[in-house]
Amino acid sequence: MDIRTFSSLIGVSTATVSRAFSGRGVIGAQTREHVLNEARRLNFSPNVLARRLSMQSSGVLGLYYSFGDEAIFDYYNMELAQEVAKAASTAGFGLHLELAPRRIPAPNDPATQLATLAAGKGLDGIVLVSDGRESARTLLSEVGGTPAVVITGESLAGLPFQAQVVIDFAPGIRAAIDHLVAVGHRRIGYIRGLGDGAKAAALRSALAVHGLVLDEQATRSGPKTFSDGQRAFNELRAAGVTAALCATDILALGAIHAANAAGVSIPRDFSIVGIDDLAFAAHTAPTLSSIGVPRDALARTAIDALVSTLKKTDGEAAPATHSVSTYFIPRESSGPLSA
Amino acid sequence: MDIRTFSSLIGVSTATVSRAFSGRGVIGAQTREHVLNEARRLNFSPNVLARRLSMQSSGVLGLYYSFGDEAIFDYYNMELAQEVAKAASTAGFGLHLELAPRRIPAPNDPATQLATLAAGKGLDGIVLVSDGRESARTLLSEVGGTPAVVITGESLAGLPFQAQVVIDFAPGIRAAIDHLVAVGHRRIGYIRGLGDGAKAAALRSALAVHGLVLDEQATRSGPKTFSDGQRAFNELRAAGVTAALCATDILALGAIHAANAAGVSIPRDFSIVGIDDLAFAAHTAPTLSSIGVPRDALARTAIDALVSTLKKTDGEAAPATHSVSTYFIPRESSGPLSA
DNA sequence: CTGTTAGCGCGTTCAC
DNA sequence: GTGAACGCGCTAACAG
Repeated sequence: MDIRTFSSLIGVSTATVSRAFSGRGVIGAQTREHVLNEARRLNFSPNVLARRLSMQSSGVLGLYYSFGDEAIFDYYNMELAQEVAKAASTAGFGLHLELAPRRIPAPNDPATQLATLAAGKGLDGIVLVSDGRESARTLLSEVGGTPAVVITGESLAGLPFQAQVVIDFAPGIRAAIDHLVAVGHRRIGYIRGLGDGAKAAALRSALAVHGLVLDEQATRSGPKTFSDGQRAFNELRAAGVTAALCATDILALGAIHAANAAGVSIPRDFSIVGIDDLAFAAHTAPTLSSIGVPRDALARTAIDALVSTLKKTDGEAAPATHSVSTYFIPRESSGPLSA
Repeated sequence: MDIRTFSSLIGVSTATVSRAFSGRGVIGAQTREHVLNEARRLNFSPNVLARRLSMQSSGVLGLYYSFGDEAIFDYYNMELAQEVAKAASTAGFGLHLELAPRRIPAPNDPATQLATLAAGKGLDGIVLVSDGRESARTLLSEVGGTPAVVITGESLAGLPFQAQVVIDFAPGIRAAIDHLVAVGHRRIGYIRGLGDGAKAAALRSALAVHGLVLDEQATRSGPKTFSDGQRAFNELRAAGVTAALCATDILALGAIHAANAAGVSIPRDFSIVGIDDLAFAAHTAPTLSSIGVPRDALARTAIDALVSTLKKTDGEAAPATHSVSTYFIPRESSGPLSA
């Protein structure tokens, strides 16, 4: 049943039916009610595809990750995706999630799904979660003119996005280090993640406040899996470190696991602090001290920025920069060394 | 730039351009190359929205969860969603994920996003993850005529879907119980989840094999969060049980946490087995014995079933039932009681 | 193998 | 406040 047959069936014009469903334009309240009721009765619903073509808008936002070729979609990104979906839904948009590994852009051949969709106006806007300037640049170039906002750990100023939401790790890391130092740690290590330049920098400054430095010996690359965290922990431990900040909770959980396996008691013999405050962090054994970011606010900020861009009549406004702060959540995995 | 101006610009017809991009129809190899090259040069890409309207197909599959009013999107469903997205992508489809809590179907007013999309042909097909017959029935009624396959723990035969993929928990649970009994457990408890009828039934039969029963005292309702698992563990422990199967790994992690807090050593004093084999299961302390399901195969089966339905020319075939089996993965959290 | 043409179903100016 | 007609950009028959 299309709008034409339906409208003639109930004796009004297609325009009236359209107005009744869209809420746009002017229409008598009773007319509207009538149309809607008849629609239910005759089981008519407007064709989404036709509406989209006519409106030149898909009502769908895309969520993408810039993480290289492999689909690194870990717990953190899943939890973030959830919040983004919520925010998009609240704003009246659907969400297209690209979870599958991006195909290697075969020379000359079917570009990535993202590129096809973006270039073909299949997406109204894009939220891009970046793990570094270069990968972000690449992905942004793929999306061409589609409005994009990027969620990032470090300012990406200069890249072609409509807005960026920068996660400010400094406050959380600062608080974590203050805490570790306060309970007596002096040799504090770091397990690195992917695209964590801002985290490392924040760590250095936080340490500097206490006259401490982060040397090479105290730094190990995760970079991402549980197992990476395990290995890195053992290396750090061997290096004489007594506490470690981990770039992600995943790495931290791996580190805790390695500690347990090695008979190292956390936090009596070693303190561990993660970053992300994933849902499971409060339920590991011991529970994981972590640096959290308000993912709901982060997602809302990104979506709001994107949607407001969409509303502006092509107003080539300068890219906006928003910032969300992090905070330290002390749990059992960090504390004083046992004397 | 639309296909018409582009085609005249390069001196071919719109049909030729369409053929070059879609791969459908017949077209000379060199013509095709030429068109594609010119498209790159002139920066033309076909409009996705117009293509969809014309094809009467969105190229998008929907993934939905039947979990009541609340958005219960836990780690299990996230990991599953990832596999479904991969499978969909492989099959050439995009995925529309509904992560946000479903709005209460306001009487008479904008139905759920799902209903609107489905009724308006905005989705080619739907994968529905069910947690029970009633909720599945409700959701299926919302999607009307859109082809649907459901992923479920128990057969939903009789409901209006194109195919169902039933997760068979029996083999995994059977193996887990055999294992627990073999190492000496006799009082085995169960921490229930949501919509876990099939799991409970499988547990009963597995116990029956050994002449054991699952009594009320040994059964506690989670039903879902880490904290639920903690509470339930303490109750079971008080009831004199020495081992427990948990309906999900989340519950199991909560139980382990409670055990650690209570100074109960796992598995020396108590054995715990989860279900789902989430990514973190191998990294808890102690590592979590669990019953796993091959999520990749599960997702592939569901998508394949859905896609093959779509291809059939409306062939009202009888709903197919597929089944994927589970298996037991013993880890540290289960073993003999210390003498 | 390529061009022509008629839809796909809805939004939205305009007149009334 | 409501109806008629054109346009959104592409695909698929059909003709050549």
